[in-house]
Amino acid sequence: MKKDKVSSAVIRRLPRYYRHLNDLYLAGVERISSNALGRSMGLTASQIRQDLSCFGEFGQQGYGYNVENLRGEISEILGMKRGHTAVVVGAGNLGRALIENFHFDRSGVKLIAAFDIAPPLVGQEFSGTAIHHVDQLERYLSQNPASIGVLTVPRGVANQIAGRLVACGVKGIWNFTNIELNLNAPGVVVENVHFADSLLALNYMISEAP
Amino acid sequence: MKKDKVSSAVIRRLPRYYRHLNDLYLAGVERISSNALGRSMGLTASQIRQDLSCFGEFGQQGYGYNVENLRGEISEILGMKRGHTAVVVGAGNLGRALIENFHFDRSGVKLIAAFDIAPPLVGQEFSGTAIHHVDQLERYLSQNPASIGVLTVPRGVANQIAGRLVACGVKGIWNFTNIELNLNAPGVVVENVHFADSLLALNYMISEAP
DNA sequence: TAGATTGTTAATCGATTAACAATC
DNA sequence: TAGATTGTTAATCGATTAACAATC
Repeated sequence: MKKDKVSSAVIRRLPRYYRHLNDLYLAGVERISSNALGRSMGLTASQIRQDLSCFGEFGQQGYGYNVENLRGEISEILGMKRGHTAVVVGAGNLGRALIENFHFDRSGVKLIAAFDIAPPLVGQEFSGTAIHHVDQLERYLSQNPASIGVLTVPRGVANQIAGRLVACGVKGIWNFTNIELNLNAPGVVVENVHFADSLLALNYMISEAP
Repeated sequence: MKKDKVSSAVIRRLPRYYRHLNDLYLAGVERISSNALGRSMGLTASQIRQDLSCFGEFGQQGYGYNVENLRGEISEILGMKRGHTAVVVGAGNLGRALIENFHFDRSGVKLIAAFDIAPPLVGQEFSGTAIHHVDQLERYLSQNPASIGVLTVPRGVANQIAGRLVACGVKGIWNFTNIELNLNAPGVVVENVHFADSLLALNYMISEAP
């Protein structure tokens, strides 16, 4: 039975389901039971069925799940087919790494442009993505709306740029700056990628034993 | 009362505590109550006291916590003072972005070297970190042990390099490749930074409303 | 049909919140 | 001393696991 409010624990597992189902699909697997999927992902079959039941009924008794079909359903749930678009602001090393190496399209997102202030970068193209001057942000986005702003700027200007992105109508900010954004824009979602937090957690885990 | 096994929910909050306490310290704040800290972090005072009680007693009735002292205690807990060292394997855009822009030292980790196979990179130095040829990995690490291997290589060689790092005695792998590593090395911890999973979660959140 | 496996309801487990005696 | 705030115990809430009737 579909749920209204899905817990964040479930949401965080959805991309993993998608990834595993995609791998299975690419490996030519046609169907899989919650039991087998759970074994390969390190989850209980119960949890998988419980998770999926938040969104609908995708399986068949006695058969399991059709891999291609379930992958499709989850990609729908994740909004991969909604034509979301993104702009990268800050084309330094990290921004550039994302532009050149990260496959936005594999997450159903189209990277439409990037912005920076550094003169040597502006006007260039990285892997087919043009770098505009940040001054052009508002003008560009008014013509080419983006749903996601990827924030890879220095921390000093992070909040300012985030505010401008929100004013331009982005629905989500993918925040790679190591600060907690102060947005107060209801309805705009911030997804943080806090490298330092991640490294510190790893630090903790390898330090536990004496 | 100290706890033996600390839940991962608590561990994931520790870096945030550290970050906030550091900000408070830099802002000159001397003491803070669980109530005030909770308000500023969006947590309940109860949760903060419960979390901290896993590790010891750091406060004082009627007073609260000394900011500098608590920051120090948490940095101890997180293993920031254990002299952990790291090597980066893969000095492409992402690896380079980490080498040049990420402050390992602020997490108590010393970046001692980087490795790549590309001839133009090998021999160079990025922000004081020398790039060696991957062939030198074993030799270098036998002389200069590292506790953490930062994995920023193409996914095709990820498992192979991870295996070599483990064989060289690293205790943790900070995995930026978008695959689930297959290590089977008990005691070695993998911390994943899955960009795609993060973006998909954001995708979901901005797609919810129609 | 018999076996397998679903979706869902109930039971359990763990994490968060509330309450409060202890005490600075 | 009176007020504030801790650490901890108890209560609540939510998430995971187990069980099972339904059914392909």
